Amino acid sequence: MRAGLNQGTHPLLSVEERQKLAFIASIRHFPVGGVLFREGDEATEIFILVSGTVKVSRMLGEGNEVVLSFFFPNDLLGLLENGRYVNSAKALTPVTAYSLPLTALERLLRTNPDLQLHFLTKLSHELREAQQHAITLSRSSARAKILMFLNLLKMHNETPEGPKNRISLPMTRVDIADYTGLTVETVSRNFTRLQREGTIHLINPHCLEILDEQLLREILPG
Amino acid sequence: MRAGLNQGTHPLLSVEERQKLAFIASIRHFPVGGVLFREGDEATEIFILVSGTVKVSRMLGEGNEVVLSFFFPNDLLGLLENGRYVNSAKALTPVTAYSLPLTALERLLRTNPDLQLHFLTKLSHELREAQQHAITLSRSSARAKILMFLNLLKMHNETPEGPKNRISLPMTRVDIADYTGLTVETVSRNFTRLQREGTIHLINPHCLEILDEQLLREILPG
DNA sequence: CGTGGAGTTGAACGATGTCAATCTTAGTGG
DNA sequence: CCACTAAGATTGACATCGTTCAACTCCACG
Repeated sequence: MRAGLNQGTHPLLSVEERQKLAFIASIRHFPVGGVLFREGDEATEIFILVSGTVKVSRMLGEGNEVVLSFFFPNDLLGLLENGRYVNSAKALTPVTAYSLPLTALERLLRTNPDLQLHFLTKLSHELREAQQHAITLSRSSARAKILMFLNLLKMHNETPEGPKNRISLPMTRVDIADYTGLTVETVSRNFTRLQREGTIHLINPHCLEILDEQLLREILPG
Repeated sequence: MRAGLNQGTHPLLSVEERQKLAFIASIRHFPVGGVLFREGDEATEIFILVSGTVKVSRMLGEGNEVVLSFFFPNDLLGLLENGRYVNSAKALTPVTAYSLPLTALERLLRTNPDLQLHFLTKLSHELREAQQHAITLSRSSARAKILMFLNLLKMHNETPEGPKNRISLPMTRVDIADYTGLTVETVSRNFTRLQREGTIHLINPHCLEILDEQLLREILPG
C-alpha cells in the first residue's frame, strides 16, 4: 500500500531543483488535524513537505476511508486532475510546507523542459513503484503488511533523538488499518504478536522500538 | 489491479499527438507468446499498441510472477528506469505496435514542452488511477476482484463481432490469478459462481458473455 | 470521579488458500 | 483419423487466516 511520491533514497527532486522551485514558493504552517486540501476542491497550489507527517486519503462511499499514503519531509503532494484535488490531505503532526502556486509552477515547467522531463521521469518511477508496492501488499499476510508499514516509517523516521530504531506513529490504528486494508483488530493483534515474538517493543500506542533489525529482510516472503 | 496506461475513455495521447509521434515510429509485429521486452533489458524503444493484447509482469523471487497490467490498443508501454525496462511484456495474442526509438522520442519531447506536459499530466492521471485501483482491489472480495477484472476487459473489448457483451479472455487462469492476487482455484470457483448466479455465461474458458449488465454498479461495494 | 475515544483481547464464523483428484482440450505422433 | 499426452481448468475436502461482534482496558479530558 506504499503510495507516497518518494521512496526513501529517492526524493522526488534534487536539491538544485527544489531550490529552483523555492523561488516561487511560500512557507505555510498547519496544526495537528489541519487540512492542506480536500478531495474535489479547486486546486491552486501544490506542497512540498518541510517537516511533519501528512495523511493522504480518499473517501469511498458510506464513510469508508482509504488512506492512500503517508507523506514525509521532501515529499511533493497535491496531485490533481482537471484543476481539482483528487485526494484529501490532513496533518498528523504540526506541519511546515512550501506552497507552490500552480500558475507559477506551470510557467516554470513550460520554460524549463529539463526540469519537466525530470518531473516526468520521477513521477513515472515513483508511481510505478507505488503500484508495485500495492500489488505486493495485496498478496501478503497481515503480519507482512504491518512489517512493510513499519519499514516505511523507519525509512522516513527523521527523529533519531533518543534510542536508535525508535519509531513514532503519529497516526491512529484506524489510519493504519485504512492504509493496509486490514481491520483495526487485526492491526492491533499483529502489533501484539510482533511484540511477543520480540521483533518490536511497544513503548506506547504511538511509539515503538524495533528490536529485530532483520525484519527488513524477512519482509519479502509474505 | 487496473494498471494500464489508458482508462477506456482516456487514451494516453490525443490523435494529433499520436500523429506527431508517428513520424519517428516504425511498425512491429509479434506472434502469440512473443516478448516485446524483458525486465532488466536495456531499453531502446517504447511501444504504442495498435492491435492485440499484451501482458506486463514482473518476477518476485522464486518463480512468483506478478501481472501488473494488461495492455490494449492505444496503450503506451515500455516504462523504464535508468535506461532499463522495469517489467516484461509478452503478447497474449498476435500483436501490432508502433515502436518509438527512445533517442528520437527524447529529442521530440525536449523540443515540444506542450507535448511533454501532456505526457506528464496523462501519466500522473493514469498511474494515480492505477494506484487507486490496486488499493481498492486489496480490500475487496474475490468475487469483486473478478468482476473488476471483467469490467476492465469489457471496456477494452474491441471485438464487437457477434453477440454484444461477449468478452474474450486471451490470458490463462494463472495470469488472471497473478493479476488479481488470488489463487487459480479461487479464480475458477468465482467464474463458476458468477455463472451459477446468472451474471455471466462461460462459452469456453477463453470466451464468456456478460448477462447481468448491472454488475458494473455492483462492483463498488466489494 | 465519570465519560468517551482509542486500543486490546476473546470467541465464532466465513472466506480464501492448500492439497489432491478429476475433467477438458489442444497438440502430437502413430 | 484416432489415441495418447500434457497443460489448463474445475471441483472437493480441509486448514488457515482475517473478519465480525462483543467485552474489556487504558487514558485524556471534562
